[in-house]
Amino acid sequence: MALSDEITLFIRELLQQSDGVAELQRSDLAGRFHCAPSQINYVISTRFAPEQGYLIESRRGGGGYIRITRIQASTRSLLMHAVNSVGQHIDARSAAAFTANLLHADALSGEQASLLLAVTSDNALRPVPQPLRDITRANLFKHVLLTIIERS
Amino acid sequence: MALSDEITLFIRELLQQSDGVAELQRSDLAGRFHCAPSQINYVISTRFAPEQGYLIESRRGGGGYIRITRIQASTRSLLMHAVNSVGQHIDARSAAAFTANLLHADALSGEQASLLLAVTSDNALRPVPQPLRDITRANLFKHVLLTIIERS
DNA sequence: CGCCATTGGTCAAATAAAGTCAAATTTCAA
DNA sequence: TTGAAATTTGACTTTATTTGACCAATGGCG
Repeated sequence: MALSDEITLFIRELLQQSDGVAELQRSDLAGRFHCAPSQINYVISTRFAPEQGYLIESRRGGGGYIRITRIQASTRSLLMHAVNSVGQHIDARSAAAFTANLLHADALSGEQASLLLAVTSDNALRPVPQPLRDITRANLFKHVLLTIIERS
Repeated sequence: MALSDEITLFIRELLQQSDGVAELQRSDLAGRFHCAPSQINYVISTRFAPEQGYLIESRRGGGGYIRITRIQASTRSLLMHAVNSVGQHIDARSAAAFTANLLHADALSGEQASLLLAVTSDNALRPVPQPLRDITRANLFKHVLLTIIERS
């Protein structure tokens, strides 16, 4: 097996153990596998690229690191699914439940969830009488999710 | 974790506990972390700079100190101001203008602005007839901004 | 008033990582 | 077998951190 593949396996293992985030030191890893440090960059750019569903962050200098985060490949589809599951109208309680589920599945950030909750609250939609209110709420819910999908 | 980061954490903690103001003695801190005193200056200038929303004051000589004050006034007050400027109703164009201004002033992130635009669009509020629509829009606009303020 | 001990400030050098890129090498499929 | 693609390596670049030597302000004391 090629060295690149071994390193890939190793990083996968780290990701498994740490629930989707692996933080490593490049020279450390290079030492462990007796290879050039840039080999690590090669592995990352060929196996853990963004288009493969990973987020890469790093810092140089003392205490530097490379952090690889697996981004829920299904985030997009979870959001899509939510959009499609909501019909013409939805009440506040159901919208909140949807939101909580998406947050729990990491398909929404804490802030995104908060904003979605705010927008679909009865408080925010107080001026609109029923049954128009639930129709508007469904509309807003979908619009927000679609905006998030669009930007992801 | 790098020493700079640990010191940063420590200062953050102080800021938390003292509600936004931390007063410290440079050599003291340096002693606590076994580092050169100038390390403290480094941390302050890279992590607590004015452009990051902090005010730094200091005094040399006997009883000298360095005081770090968090100033969240700008973003927060910009958003507050926007909330207070919007009346009972607002049309889509005005809401978009407000949003663009806040984005430009860095009081909103790109995503926050996108979501705000989506929520206040005529498209999202299509089910609601005028003049109720503009009233609802104002309500939503404020709710979203207040949610952002609350979380900041 | 003028010294001087006590602080904090500045800056540049040394050190510690990570990034880039292209040449050299290996692997693999036609 | 051979040529393209993948891998491996290393020289050079960029960025971040750490340290230390030297400078500047402040307050107390004689």
